[in-house]
Amino acid sequence: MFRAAKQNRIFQDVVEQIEGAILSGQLQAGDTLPSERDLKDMFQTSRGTLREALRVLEQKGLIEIKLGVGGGSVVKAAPLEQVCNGLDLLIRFQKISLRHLAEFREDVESAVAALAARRAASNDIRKLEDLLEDARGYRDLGVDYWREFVDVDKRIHQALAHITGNPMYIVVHQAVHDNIQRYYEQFLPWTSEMLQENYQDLCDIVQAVKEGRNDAARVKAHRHVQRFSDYMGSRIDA
Amino acid sequence: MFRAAKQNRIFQDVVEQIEGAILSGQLQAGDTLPSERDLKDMFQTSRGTLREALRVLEQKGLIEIKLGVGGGSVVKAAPLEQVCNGLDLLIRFQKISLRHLAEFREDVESAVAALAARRAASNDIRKLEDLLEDARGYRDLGVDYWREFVDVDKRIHQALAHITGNPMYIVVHQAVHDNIQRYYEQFLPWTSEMLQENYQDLCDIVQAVKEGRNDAARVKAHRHVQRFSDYMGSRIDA
DNA sequence: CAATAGGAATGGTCGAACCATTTAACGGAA
DNA sequence: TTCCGTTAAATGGTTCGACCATTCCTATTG
Repeated sequence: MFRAAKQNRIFQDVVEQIEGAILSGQLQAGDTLPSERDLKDMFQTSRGTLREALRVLEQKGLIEIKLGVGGGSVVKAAPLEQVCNGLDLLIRFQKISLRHLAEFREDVESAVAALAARRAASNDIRKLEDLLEDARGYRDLGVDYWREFVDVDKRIHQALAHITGNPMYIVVHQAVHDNIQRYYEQFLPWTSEMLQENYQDLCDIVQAVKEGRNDAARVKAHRHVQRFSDYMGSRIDA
Repeated sequence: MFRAAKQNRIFQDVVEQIEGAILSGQLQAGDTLPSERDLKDMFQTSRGTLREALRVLEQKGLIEIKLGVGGGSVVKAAPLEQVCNGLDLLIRFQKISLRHLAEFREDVESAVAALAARRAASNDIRKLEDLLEDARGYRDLGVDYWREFVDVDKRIHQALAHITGNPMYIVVHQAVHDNIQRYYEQFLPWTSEMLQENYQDLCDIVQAVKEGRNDAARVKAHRHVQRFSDYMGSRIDA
C-alpha cells in the first residue's frame, strides 16, 4: 500500500503519502490505519519519525488518534473545523478588534440571510420556526434566561448558514461568531427590552426568508447584527 | 520562561504554552526559540516529545524551522497559510466546490468595494488609478499579456481590501483569492474581449469608489466577480 | 452466570546515539 | 592584507530500544 519513504524530511513524505491515500479515496472516513509499529515497517522509517507525520495529519484534521488496544489512527470525515481553527488563530493572532470583527460579521450575516431566503426549503422553514418558538419561550421567561436566548439566537444563525448550502459561509460564520461571542458576556448586560428587540429581529428575518424576500432578509439581518455592534460600541472604543 | 510540562499528552501542553506565549506577545514574530535540546530541558521532557510539539506548531503556521547552526524555530508573522491550507484541503476533499468558493467571493468582493467607497482617501484613489493605468497598458498589449493583467487585477482587489482598513477583509479576501486563482489558468483561455470587459469593470469600480458611491461599487464589484464565475461555470459542473 | 483479575495490543514517553546541514572561525596562499 | 578553502561546532533530522499508561479481550474464579 505504501512505498518506502524518501526525501529531505522523511515525515513530510509520509504525510503526503497518507494524505494522498485519503484524498484519492484509498482510505475512507472511518477506516483505521495500521498500528504505529506496523506503519513504521511499511514506510521503513523509525517510530519517532512516523509519529511526527501522524501528528501533522492529526493537526490537519485528517485523522484522529485513539488509545488502547484496537485504537490507532482513524480517518476523519471532513476537516471543516480546521479552516475554522485557522481563522480563529488568525483572529486572535492579529488581535482583530471587536469593531472590525463586528463589521465583518454584519456583511456575512447579511449575505447568509439573503442566500437562505433564496434557497430555504419547506423543512428548513419549519426548523427555523421551531427555533423561533424556543426563542419566544425564553423571551417570555424574562431576562434571567438571556443566556438560553442567546444560544437559540446562535442556533438560528447557524441554521441559516446551513440553509445556504455553501460550506464557506458555515465555516466563516462559525469562526466569526465564536470569536465575537467572547465579548458578549463581557460587554452586554442584557435587558428585557433587548430580548424583545432581538426576538422581533429574528421574527422579521425568518419571515423574510419564508417569503423568499432575499433583499428584505439581508436588510433585517444587517440591522439585527448592527444592533449588537452598537450596544457594544457604546461601551468600548477598541 | 516555561513551566514543566504536565498533562495526558505532554506535547499538547508544550504546544499550548508556546502558542500562549506567541498570542500573548511574549514571543514576537521573528523571535527565535531556544534550540530543541535547550527547550527539552526547560519543559523537562524528551526531545522526541518536544519535536512532536514543534511539528504541530509548524503545521499551525506559528513557527518556521530552519536547519544548521543558528537555525531553530522562528516565530512567524501571521498564520494565514493555515487558513489557505485548510481551504485547499477542503477543496481537494470536495467539501467545497469552485461554485461555492466563487459565490462566497462575490459577497466578499462586493462588501469590500462598498466599504472602500466609503473610506477611500485621496492617496488611495491615486494608487487605484495608477494600478488602473497599468491594467490599461496590459490590455493594450493584447491577450498575450493576460497573466500580467490578471496580476494587476489581483493587486487592485488587494488595494481595495486594504482601503477598508479592516484586517478581516484583507485576510479572508486573500485566502479566498489564493485558492480560487489556481482554477483560473485551468479553465480560462482568455480572449481580448474578456480583457476589455474586465478592464471596463475595474474602471467602473474605481470610479464608483472615487465618487464614494458605495452601492454602485458593490454592484459593479459583484458583477465583475460574477463574470468570472460565469465563464468558469460554463466549463465545469462541480 | 457474573464479577474480577490478568494479559496483550496500542499509543505516549524517554534517553542516547548518530547523521546532515549550515554557519562561523581559522589558517594558509596569493 | 585579502581571499578562499578547510575545519569545527551548533542545530535540526533520524534511528533504536526500552518502558509506561490505557484499553479491550479473555480466562479464571466465586
